[in-house]
Amino acid sequence: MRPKILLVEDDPHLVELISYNLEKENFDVIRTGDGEEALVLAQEEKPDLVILDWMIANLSGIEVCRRLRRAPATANLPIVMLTARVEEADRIRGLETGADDYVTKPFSPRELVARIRALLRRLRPALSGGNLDYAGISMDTGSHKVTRDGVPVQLGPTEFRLLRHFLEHPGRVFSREQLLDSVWGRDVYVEQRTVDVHIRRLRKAVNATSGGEELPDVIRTVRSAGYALDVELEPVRA
Amino acid sequence: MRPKILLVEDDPHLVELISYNLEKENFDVIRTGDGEEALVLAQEEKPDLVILDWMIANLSGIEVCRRLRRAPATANLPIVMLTARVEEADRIRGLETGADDYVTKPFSPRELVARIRALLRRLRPALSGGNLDYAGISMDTGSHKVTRDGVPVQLGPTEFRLLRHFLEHPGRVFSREQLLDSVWGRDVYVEQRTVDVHIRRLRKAVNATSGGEELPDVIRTVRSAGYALDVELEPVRA
DNA sequence: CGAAAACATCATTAAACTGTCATACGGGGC
DNA sequence: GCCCCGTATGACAGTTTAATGATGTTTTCG
Repeated sequence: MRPKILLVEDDPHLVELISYNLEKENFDVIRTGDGEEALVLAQEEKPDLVILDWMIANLSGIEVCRRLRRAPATANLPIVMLTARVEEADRIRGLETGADDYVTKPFSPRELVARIRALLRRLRPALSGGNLDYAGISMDTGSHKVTRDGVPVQLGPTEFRLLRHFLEHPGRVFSREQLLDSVWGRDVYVEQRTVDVHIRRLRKAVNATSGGEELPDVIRTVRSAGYALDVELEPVRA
Repeated sequence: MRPKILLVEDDPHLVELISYNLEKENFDVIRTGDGEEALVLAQEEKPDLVILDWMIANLSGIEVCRRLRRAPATANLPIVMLTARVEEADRIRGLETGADDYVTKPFSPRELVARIRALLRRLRPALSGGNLDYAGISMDTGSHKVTRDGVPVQLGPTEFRLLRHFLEHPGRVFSREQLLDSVWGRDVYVEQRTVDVHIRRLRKAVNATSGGEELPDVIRTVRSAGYALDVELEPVRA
C-alpha cells in the first residue's frame, strides 16, 4: 500500500525535489502551497502524513498545524515541519504545537524520507510492510498473511482490510460509519448493515480453527456504538 | 504520572546536562553508560523511552537499538538516538535501524526535551485525556470500557451515557429533568421516573462485583432534587 | 468466455435494551 | 407511632439492534 503524503510547500523547486524523492520511494504525493487548501485537502484526501513548510501563503505553517490538531478528523495526523528557521525557540515551538518532527533547511532529502519512514513505521505499521500483532493474531502486511496462534487464517480482501484497521487501533471502538469510511473508502455508498456481515465473516474466519473448534471471540460488539478488537476477559453480566 | 526515561550515555558531562533538564521537566531518569546494562535495565525498569548514545561501552548504540527492537518486551519502546556523527548516512542508518528520532551533537537540551515530549505525546495518549476517573471508577471513552477498582463493569448504552455524564461533572447534583435533557436528548419525551429505573440499573452494575458482593454506593440520591455521583461518606446517624 | 470468489442486500431470528407500571420501602414532620 | 410523599424495585411487553443464513450480482482470474 502506498502511503499518501500531503506536501504543503510553496517553493516550486522544493516541491519538485521532495516529490521526486518521495515518489521514488513509493509514496503518493499530494501538493499544495496554500494553507487554507492544505486544511481542506487534509480532510478530504485523508493523507497518512503531512509535510508542512513554516512559511506558506494564507496561513502560517504553525497555524495550519494547530488547526489540524484541533479538528478531530486530523488530530492524529503525523506532521513533519519544514523550515529555514534555525533558532532553537522556533524548533521547540514547532514541536510543542503538535508537530511530530522538525527538519531545518537545508536538509538532505534522504534524511527527510528516513524520518518520514521512521514516523510511519511507528504510527502506521501496516504502511511499511511491518507486522501487526495483538492477542495471538499476527498479520504480515507485506505478504498478506494472517495467523491466529500460529494457525493460518484465510481472509477475503475486505475482511483483511477490516482486520488490519482493527489491529492498527486495538481496543478502540469504531462505529459502522467510521469503519465504512476507513475500510471501504470515503466515496463508496454501502449500507451500514453491510458492516455487520463482514464482521461476521471476519469472526468466522478468525475464531474457528481448521478443526472446527471455536476460539474466544476477538471482536467485541458494543451495542449502539460499533465494534472493537479485543479479548473480552469476562462475559459475566450483572 | 512521571514518564521514566532510560539514559544510555557514557560522557559524565552529558549525563548531567541531560538528566538535569529532564528532571526539571518532571521526568524520572535512569542512567547507565554500558550497552549490556542498558538492555537489562530496559527489561527490568520498563522505561517509557530510551535515549541512546551511538558511542558507548560494550555494545554500540546501534546494536543496542537493534536488540531492543528484537526483544518482544521492548520492541515498541520509543528510542531517541544521540550522536556526534554528522554524516547523513549514519543518521539514515540510525533511523532505519528502528530509532524514532535522531539528534546530533551538539544539541540543545531544550530541543531534546521537546522532541521527547513530542514522541511521548504521540505514543502515550493515555496521559492526555480520553479517560474519565472518579472514586475508583474508570471510563475509557475510546474503547467504551468501564472498570470499578480494576474490575470490568458491563453497562447498556443508556447507563453508559448516564455514567459518562456523571463522571464529567462529579459531585454535582442533577435533577431528573436535567438528566433527561443531557443524557436522553432535548427532544425526547419520557417519564421522569424512568430516570430512577436507569439509576437503579447503573447502581446495580457499578456497585456489584462479579462475586455478588456489594460495594459502597457511588450515586447519591438527593431527595426532591435528583442524583449525583459522589462517595460522600454516609451521614452517620445512629 | 466461464467458473469461482467476493460482495452488498434482504428477510428472518435472536438477543438486548427501554420505558412504564404496580407495589414495596423509607425518611421526615407531626 | 403514623401518614405522606418521594424513591426503590421487580416484572413485563414493546421496541431497537445485532446475528445469521440465503440470494442475486459483480469482480477476478484462469
